[in-house]
Parts: sequence; structure tokens; C-alpha cells
Amino acid sequence: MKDAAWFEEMERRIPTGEVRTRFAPSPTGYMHVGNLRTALYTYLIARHDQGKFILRIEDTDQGRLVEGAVDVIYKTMAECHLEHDEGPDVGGPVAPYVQTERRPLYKEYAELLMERGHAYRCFCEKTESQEDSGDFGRGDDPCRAMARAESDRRAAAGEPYVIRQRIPHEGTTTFHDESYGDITVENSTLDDQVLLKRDGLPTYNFANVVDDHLMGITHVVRGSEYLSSAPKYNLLYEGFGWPIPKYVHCSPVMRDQHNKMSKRHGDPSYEDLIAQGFLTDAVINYVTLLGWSPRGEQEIFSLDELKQVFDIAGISKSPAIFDIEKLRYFNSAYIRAMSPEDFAKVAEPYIRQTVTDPAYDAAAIAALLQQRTEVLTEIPEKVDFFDALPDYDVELFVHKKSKSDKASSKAMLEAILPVFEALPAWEDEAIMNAMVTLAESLGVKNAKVMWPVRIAAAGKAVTPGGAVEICRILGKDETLRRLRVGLEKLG
RNA sequence: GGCCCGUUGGUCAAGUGGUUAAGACACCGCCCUUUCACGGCGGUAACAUGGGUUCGAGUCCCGUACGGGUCACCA
Repeated sequence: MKDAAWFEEMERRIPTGEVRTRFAPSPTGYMHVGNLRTALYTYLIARHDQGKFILRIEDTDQGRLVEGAVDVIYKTMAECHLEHDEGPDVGGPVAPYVQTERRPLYKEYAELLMERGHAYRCFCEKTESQEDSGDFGRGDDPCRAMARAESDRRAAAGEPYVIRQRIPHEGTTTFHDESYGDITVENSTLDDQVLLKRDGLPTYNFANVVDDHLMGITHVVRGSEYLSSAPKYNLLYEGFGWPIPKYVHCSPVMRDQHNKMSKRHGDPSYEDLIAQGFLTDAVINYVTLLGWSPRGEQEIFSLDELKQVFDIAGISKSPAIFDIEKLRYFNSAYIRAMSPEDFAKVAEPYIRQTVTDPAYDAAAIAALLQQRTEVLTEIPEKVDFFDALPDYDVELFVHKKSKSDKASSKAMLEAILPVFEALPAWEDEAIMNAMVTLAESLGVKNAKVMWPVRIAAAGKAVTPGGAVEICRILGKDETLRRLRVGLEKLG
């Protein structure tokens, strides 16, 4: 064990005088929505107070490491603009930021705790069944009462052991959570949890306390599943004589009344949502509002705005059900708010999935789509008629509101065909004028001419943009061809 | 099962003893509109439940029900 000077040196390194929060994922795969929300809250709490946001990788479970998972974390956080001030890739004053690289530290602190009587070695066989292992911690672990001399002797002899926390049998422990308030539990309900595993690596609970303290973390933000282990954390902090950070426990994000969002149930992760055509900013905005509410009535917030207005007091205690419908609404709002150029850029790959003819201008099509797109993935199907006129049902020409039927549609198409043919310039205004003029001369409403033109041009009832825009983009020749196809269908 | 937490419309939620119980999504209706959409206006719809405390309770206390979490050498 290190001497007092070493521990003092560790204390001196700890940054003070600023808000410091950390996002501490374990690299087990993709970023699920609950994780993203926790990361977001953690980030916003730091940024709101001009504090530091730290990324720490919790990889103490050797059995669950997933290759490439750390990269997914970096990538997702960068995409979401959750830039961290300290972390494995950027360094910082309390490096390293990966728990397996901090391995020697935990042993020192576990021994310090043992020195102070708040922990002890346990030489019992590792139990496989959960029921058995549960029994141990309640205080009847025979090793708890073992004399220190014997413990030292067996350890020196190379006998494997774990280090357990010595929880008092009597009394109660109270901890304070920023949103749940004070919570008090009987110490007798707490178990002598393992601090240092047989493999020498710390358990999550122990590594967290040591790292959070050594990294100067002021706000511990995490899921509410850790609420019940919080008393044991307090006992640990007290055992070390360390200040207790502010706890912010967040309720889970649910898929329905009974189940958390989970990959197992087929619920989307952040990556999935993006693949489904959602915009990062919309996802961030929506997820932030799942379990947190601002003071006013504004709902659309940029990340910068969130940094200003986010406050811990707005975090709710009860679980929130993820509603993809509302996400769709946010997404459409974000799409509509984009500049036409930006939207064209993100929409083009989707447009080109079905509109492969380079003669059709993707930016022009994007302009039609922007006001009526909820998710990007619905774009290909919306514009597939440009490449190939669908084999549509002739009944589409029947439309009550414009008083169109098959006979009138046929008459209108026959009448507009020569007018279109004679048009010198194929532009919106000319196309519109042609149809309006025809309608006037025939004494019918504009819609009566425009309805069949749009149907014939697109071959579907719902289209992005009206008859004019569609004809313009199709070009004169193709429009005329399609109008003739329509006439054939109408007999 | 023990312990802990939670419970306002279908969903997200405001609300911190006195309100006609906000707002948003979804839904319905109307208007606008060359279709759809967008937009505008309006509407349906909630304090889990039983006891207290109080002049007065969604708000405070106790019980009940329901839901969730936790009880690993996982995080």
C-alpha cells in the first residue's frame, strides 16, 4: 500500500472550483436512447454552469467488452455535438480516463478503506447462483469477522480473495438526490458489496466512487436503477472522508407502460433512429424533453438554447414513454426550419434512391418536399413517379372537391394538350397561366383542369408539390407524353 | 418476498393549499388552399383509490391498488 504522501498527491490533482460532470458508458455496443438522454443531461448540467464535461470509459467487465464499441461512443457523441473537455482521446489533468488503465489505483484505495476498517478481504468461493451470493453480504459472511493478521497471512500466501465493503449492521443511511430528495434506508438492508473483484479489477460501484472523487466530479448523473445503491456510495464516501457529490438520478425511458426501451425488444437506438430518417438535432431536442421540462412553453430548442435553459429542477421522477409520433412531429419541424440548401443536401441521397434520371433536378424536387416531409426515409416513395409513371388506377381522376370525373378529366386533358404543346417557355408561370386561361375560357374552376393534369403527370393521388411544379420538373416532352397516357387510360 | 421509488387526458407534461387544472403530440371539426401537406381557429379528453389534516387539497399525512427499480466477483 502507498504511503500518505501518495494519497495526498492524488488529492492535490483534483480540479476544484467548477462544475464537473461525467458521462461514463461501458463499451457494450450501440448508444440507446436512455443512454443518450443521460449523456445529454450530464452535458447540459456542465455547460449550463460553464463547467467541464468528461468522458470516462467503464470497461471493468472483461466479459462484456464489445469490439468497436468505444468508437461508436466517440462517433455518436461527436455527431450529437456533445464535445467533452476531458477523456481518453483528448487527455486531461486526471488521466487516464479508461478504468482498466486506472487499475492500480483501485487496489490502493480498497486497501486504504481496509486500513480504516470499512472493508475486509473475503476468501469465500465465488458463488454461482444469485440466491447464494445474496446471503453473504448481509453480514453473515464469515470473513467479515476474520482477524486482520489471518487475513494478511492468507493473502500473502497467495490465496485468492475479493475485498468487500463493511456496512454497519445498525442504524440508517440517508442520501440526498437533487430530484428525489432525501431517501433514508436501514443499513441492515444493505449488503457488504464487493469492491475489488478476484481479478483485481474494481466493481462498477467502487470504481465510480473512486473515479468520481479523483476526477473532481460534482454532479453524478445516472439512471434511477442506481438509486438503491446510493446509500452504499455515501458510506464509501464517508469511509474515505470525501465530500459527497450531488446525485441526479434519471428515471428510465420506456417503450410502453411496462418495459424499458431496449434493443432486445426491437426498440431503436440512436443509430437506428438516424437510419430511419430522423435528424440528429430533432432527436436531441425530443429526447431532452422526455423526462425534463423547461419553464416556459417553448418546445423547440437548439442545443445552445438548451445549455442556457437546462436546469436540474425540471427533471421528472416518473418514467417517460418514448413516443415516435411526437418525434416525427419534431423531425418535421426541424426539416421545415432548415435552409432550402441544407435540406437539399440531406434529402438528395434519398431522392436519388428512386429518382435516378439526372435530368431531374434533385434540388428542385427537394424544394417540393421540404414542407411535407416528416422523416427522410419516406422521400424515395414520394418521388418515385419521376423516373417511371406508375400504372395507376383510372379512378384517381375522380375527385369530388374539384368536381372531376372521368369524362371531365378526359375533356380537360384533351383541351390542355395543344395549349401545352404550343408553350414557348416551360416555366411555372407559363404552365399556370395556360391552365388558368383554359379554365376561364371553359367557365370551370381551376381545380377542374389541374386535378387531372396532376394525376396524369404523377399517377398518384398524393404528390409533393402541385400540378405546376411537377410538370415543370418533368419537362415539356415527358409531361405531354404522360398526359397522352392519361387520355388513353380514360379511353 | 424485503427494501426503495413512482402514479395529472392515449402520450410528453405544467402545477409546489384557493386556477375555468396550462401547453405540446395524436385524434376530430371548421377555415385557407389547384390535391395532399403546411398554416389558422375550435373541440373531445386527466389529478389511480380510500381515509385523514384544513375554511379550502392535484398539491400535506397515512393506508390500499397498480407500475417500476434493486437485492451479482454486471454495469
